[in-house]
Amino acid sequence: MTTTEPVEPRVAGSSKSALLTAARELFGQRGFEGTTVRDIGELAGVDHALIARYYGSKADLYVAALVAEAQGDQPGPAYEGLADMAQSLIARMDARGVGPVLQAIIRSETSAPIRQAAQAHLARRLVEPTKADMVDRGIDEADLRAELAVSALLGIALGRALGWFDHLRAMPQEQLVALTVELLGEG
Amino acid sequence: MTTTEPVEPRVAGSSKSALLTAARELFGQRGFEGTTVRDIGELAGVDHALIARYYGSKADLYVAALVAEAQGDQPGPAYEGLADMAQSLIARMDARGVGPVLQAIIRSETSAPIRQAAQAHLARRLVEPTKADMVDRGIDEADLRAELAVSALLGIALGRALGWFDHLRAMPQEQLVALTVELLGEG
DNA sequence: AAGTGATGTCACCAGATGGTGACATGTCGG
DNA sequence: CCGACATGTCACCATCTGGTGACATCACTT
Repeated sequence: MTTTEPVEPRVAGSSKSALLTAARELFGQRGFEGTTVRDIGELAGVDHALIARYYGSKADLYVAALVAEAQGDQPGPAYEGLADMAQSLIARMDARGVGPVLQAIIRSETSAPIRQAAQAHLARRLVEPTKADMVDRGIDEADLRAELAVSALLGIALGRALGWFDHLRAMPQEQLVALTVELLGEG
Repeated sequence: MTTTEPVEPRVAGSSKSALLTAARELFGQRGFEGTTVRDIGELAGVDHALIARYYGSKADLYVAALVAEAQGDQPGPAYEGLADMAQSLIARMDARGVGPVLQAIIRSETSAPIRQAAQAHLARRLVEPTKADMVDRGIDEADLRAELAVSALLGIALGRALGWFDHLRAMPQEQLVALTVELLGEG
């Protein structure tokens, strides 16, 4: 008797969404170039050829992952001050890693449209609220200072997620948030 | 008559150093995976096969580029406070781009030994002086705060070099340094 | 039950990539 | 001059990668 593989029932869209989930994870961990379509297919338990069928190309799948990531943010439309933003960002990266959005702005090989989409996302989600908050508090040159503060925050979050320094990586989340808020100005 | 290529005189070590120079530039701009040995060879005006001969492999050439970059810092053994550090770092990245060291810590695909070497370099060159400065000024938990401040500074520098935000990229160097020092605490 | 469209599997391709080795050519000491 | 070694050139290889298309198999409507 031949050992027959158990036949997976075919559910509409399940492979497509499995691919998207796997793509978000792998692109978020390894970036675009560092991830192969075969890796994604394997993690999703699906043949890599389906990526072309469902998403057109690897690049299109990355865009889809980017959009999915951005939409996941929608519920909480804005952060309440720097502390909240730092808390959310760090908690999220502790849980899910760097993510496709930050990978896109970190890597120079990312194609221009993808990088621009990611940059626009960051500008809207992080810089805008920060700037608005600064304007409210009557701070001068809020444009520049907001971008600077967000960049600094991203540096801290990236440094932790990528393990740049020992203490930074090992620090408990609450302490990191507290020190970050203290460093970047009390929100 | 056949058009003969002008024959390049063969100078000992010239190709080897040309490869290293090209490698520092390209690795620093595009990272390890984003750079091919053929790119390096072309920029150096040299056959890519010589990389294997002189450096063993592409990875070994990256290490050599890392070492060369680190040694280039030696002259000025340490920075005088945060302002000096920020000034030097930003000026350097404005002139030469991200560089192999930061590329190594940004990319997850970088092999462990390379990343560790780059991290050690940063710890010694940036974190240590910052920490010492903080200790001198009687600041508590200098370990954590120094790593945090350096990460924030790297975020700002990376954000500028990689063009994350419009104002950040366009800002004159002096103003950026001034605002950075103001944000991260006066050195 | 049959047929049709969606879904999945598989072999394959073309290009790029890092690396290797044979061979050619220049350089320098004797 | 000439032989030995350094340096350079070239063709080639194995592997990986994204992508394509033919074909098989399942689900669902009629």
